Amino acid sequence: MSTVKTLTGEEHFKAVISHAKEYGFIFQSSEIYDGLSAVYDYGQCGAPLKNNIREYWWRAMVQMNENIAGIDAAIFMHPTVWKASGHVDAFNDPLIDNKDSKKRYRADVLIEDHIAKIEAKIEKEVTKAKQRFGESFDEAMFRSTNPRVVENQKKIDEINQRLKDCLERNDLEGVRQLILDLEIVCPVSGTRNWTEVRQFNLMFATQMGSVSEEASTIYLRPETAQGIFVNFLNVYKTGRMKIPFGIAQTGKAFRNEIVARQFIFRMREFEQMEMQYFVRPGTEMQWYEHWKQARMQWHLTLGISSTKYRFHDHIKLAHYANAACDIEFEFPFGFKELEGIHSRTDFDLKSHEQHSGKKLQYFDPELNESYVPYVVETSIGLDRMFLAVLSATYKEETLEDGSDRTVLSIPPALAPVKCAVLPLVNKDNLPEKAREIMDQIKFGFDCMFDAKDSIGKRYRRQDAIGTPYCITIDHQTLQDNTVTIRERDTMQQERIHTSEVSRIVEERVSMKALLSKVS
RNA sequence: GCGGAAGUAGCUCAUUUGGUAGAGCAUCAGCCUUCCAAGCUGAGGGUGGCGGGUUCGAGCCCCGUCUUCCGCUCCA
Repeated sequence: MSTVKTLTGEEHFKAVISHAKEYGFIFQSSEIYDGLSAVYDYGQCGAPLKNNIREYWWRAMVQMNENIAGIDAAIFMHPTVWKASGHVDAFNDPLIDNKDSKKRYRADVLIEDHIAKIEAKIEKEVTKAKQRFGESFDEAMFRSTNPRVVENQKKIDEINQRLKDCLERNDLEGVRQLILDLEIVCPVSGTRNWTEVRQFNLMFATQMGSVSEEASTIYLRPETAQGIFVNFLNVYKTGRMKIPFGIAQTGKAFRNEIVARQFIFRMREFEQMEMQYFVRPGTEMQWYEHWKQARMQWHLTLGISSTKYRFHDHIKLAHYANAACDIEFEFPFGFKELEGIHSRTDFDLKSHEQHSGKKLQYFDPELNESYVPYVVETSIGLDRMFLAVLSATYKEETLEDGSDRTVLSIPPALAPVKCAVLPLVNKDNLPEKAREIMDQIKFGFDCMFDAKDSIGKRYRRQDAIGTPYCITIDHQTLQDNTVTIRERDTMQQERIHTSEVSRIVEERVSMKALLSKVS
């Protein structure tokens, strides 16, 4: 039996990153020019693995669900989309640093925290008064007449007004002045040694229109979901959809992260796989539960240990959600969000109704009425899923004979190469025979031919990129047309007829088996 | 973005008062032939991250810049 080496999280992560480069999974973008921060390219093994993960998702969602339609919306969208979605506001946080503690804060949050302190003072007054007056206490009256409460409330209103004015006018200097005027100190250093307030544009802007004077600013989408919402009516009308139904898509999204790190976990350009499920209002919680379970099932079907996954329910909900959870995955650097499942209410469609003036409603024949559907969203990062697969399947083993091997136990259906074709020795007509077999089977799945170096070394090379099967052509093959087929994880071999290779490999690497378990 | 560490061949690393840049693995060609890495011979591959400065001379000292890694706020 082989034993798997135990690596610390950091060792494991480093090993995965260098393995990803060494075997052509992930390269840093523009590496010959010193790279581009937080942007990565997928190499000759990475691209097929990524495609396979995407295909597994697409087929599990679109092919396996009659009522889910797949689309492919453009990355460029009308600028108003991002006003409607809230990204224009939410993605323009004003930030400020304290020069002494080197801590960074959101400037508006600092001010809001200050307001919260004043509010706490008011509550204290009220509580005290309540105790003093007992039964006869008129809280509303107290709040409107007590001088200290009134004064504090006035302060709060003034601060709120100033903050609102500044944010609306995009007056960053005004925000800074407000922080100085309020004498807000850094909670860590206790000083008022603040930097300028700076704005980080989390959306990438570009120009539409080739003549610069006439060009207008548009954004690369920071999420794919809006491409689904703006097409809700199109798909509903042209696809003859009946609620509940879903719209799915995969695609690139772009965010200027303040801190972009941890390899491909957090990238500026990344790919999402999202499905928005439109349901009758009031039924959203049952569908939320349904998709929570269905999505977890999709993950577990891959065969990666279930202990690597867990749900994390959000306590604090975003403004558009009435329920939300993450599927977290245990990456080498700990449990982190891999997928989100959100009950988004009718926030998005309603907002688009308001901004576009179009009626984004569904006529429900059962109820004989129209309504804005509620939405349950499932959203998974493809690159994160890629990293999950890579880090969960990377293993360094010590074999019985004391030798080492590095193997990626990638689920066969996702593996970049399905089958290697190896002549045992590079002579005696074995390479020719091997080519002949390769030419027969290559139509069904990705194959790789390798005749260089010893057979053991070639097996290790295939293990390193996660090839589930190796077909070896030996002298016996020339006599009876049989070959050995070696399984990656067990390294066990069996002898099969060449005419069966295609069928057997196809059976074992096919996505069908996975799909039958998720639906 | 801020603070700390680092950057030499595809990978892992040497080269210590600053004096012409090396090894192993990997790659390629040939030989050998053997079902689980590490046989033999040969070859290619580096303007030392990049730019500037000090010096007769810089991989090494200084400055800038880029990238990566470790700590802080948002997200998929």
